[in-house]
Amino acid sequence: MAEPRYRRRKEDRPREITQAAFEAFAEKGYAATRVEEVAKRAGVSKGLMYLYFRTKEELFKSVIRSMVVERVDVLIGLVEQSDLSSEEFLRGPMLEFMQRVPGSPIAIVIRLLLAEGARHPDLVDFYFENVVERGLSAITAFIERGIERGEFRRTAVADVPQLVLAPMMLSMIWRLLFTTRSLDTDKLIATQVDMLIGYMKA
Amino acid sequence: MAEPRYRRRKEDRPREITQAAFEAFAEKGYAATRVEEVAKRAGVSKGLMYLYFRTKEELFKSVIRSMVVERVDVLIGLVEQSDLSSEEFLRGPMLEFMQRVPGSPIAIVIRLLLAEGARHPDLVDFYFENVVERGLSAITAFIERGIERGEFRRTAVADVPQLVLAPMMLSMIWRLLFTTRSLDTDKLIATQVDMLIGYMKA
DNA sequence: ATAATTACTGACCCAAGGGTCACTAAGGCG
DNA sequence: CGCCTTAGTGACCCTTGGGTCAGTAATTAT
Repeated sequence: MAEPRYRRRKEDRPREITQAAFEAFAEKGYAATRVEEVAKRAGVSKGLMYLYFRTKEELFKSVIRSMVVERVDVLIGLVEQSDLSSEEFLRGPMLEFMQRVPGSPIAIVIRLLLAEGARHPDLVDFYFENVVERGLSAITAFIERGIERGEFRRTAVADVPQLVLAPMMLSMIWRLLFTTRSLDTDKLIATQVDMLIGYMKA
Repeated sequence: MAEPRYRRRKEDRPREITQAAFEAFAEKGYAATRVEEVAKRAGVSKGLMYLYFRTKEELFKSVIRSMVVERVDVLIGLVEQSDLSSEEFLRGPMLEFMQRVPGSPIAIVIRLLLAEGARHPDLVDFYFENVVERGLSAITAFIERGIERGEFRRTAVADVPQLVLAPMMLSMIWRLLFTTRSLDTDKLIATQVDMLIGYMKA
């Protein structure tokens, strides 16, 4: 018996701490979250935090990075693999993807970035290059493919692919701010898709 | 000579302090802004701050409130006074309004609310009731008027007027986060207007 | 003038919380 | 089984910054 007071788990600690930090930051924001609070959530002493992360800021960066990695790859994969028509793709997988994002951790990352981003320009750059830029490229590629196939005509949407995502962004913000006030985000996004197809269709 | 060390200006102080606080919060965010820093900007001692605002939090609330008052009234006024056709109105005053917002202080208020809103639910409520709700009502009223006049057909846009504002929101977020990365926000918003008209036109 | 009032100052207080470090004990090795 | 390395602890240090308050001087009343 006599369980050991702790286990040495060098491998898992960073991920566990980062995960705990994400949850804490999500609830209280960066500034209002205490390092000790994160330690408690991770089942770890405060001192250990500083063994794996030099400062609270480093911990923050780790959180953002960890949340970013795969998400966009999903979208890119969807576009590349699909053998649907452009319209079917927009109304199917693309719509579903956009409807899922506002409730996902991505929304929280956006909030953290908005709140703290001004003082972490390198982080913002990282996020931009790995998420925004790649995501928008995927959408542009999709639209261009539609044009080449003769399914779409050439419109300004190809120049501002952000237009496709705008209602998704608004939904994210809405949910983050006005949790109590209802908004049919699915309908919002679906209507945009409807409009886009009507607008772009050859 | 012998200018007095200070003037007593009971009337102007609150506004001056609130303005200084807005600028400071805009630059550094709420948590990272020191009360003394705001005092310095307002040309006032730290002690005086607490004569006009009981806590830093009260100061924050005052900032949000002061930025909110008139803005929406502009939009409402535009809708009510205009004698243009619905399409002309969308392409004219409405478009111009939406293109101006992303560079205005409203954007900064949104960031502050996003960052700190979770811990100030009463503020979020205040903002929602005085800005969001009234703004959306104005847009809904505009669309309904268009339908009555026979200029628009009835579409889902009447149920989710947020759709009109979505690209404006995205532009705000983009500018706040990615100041260095360019985005033609005017084109983004104008294209949405174009799409909306095509979609709603009777 | 002088007194009374109060807007305003700035030195100070003190809790909070980021970061440190001397020590402890888990686990691997000969 | 004892020794060594190092993951892990938690009490402590010290700066930061929100908030206070005794005193000061600008203004108003008398």
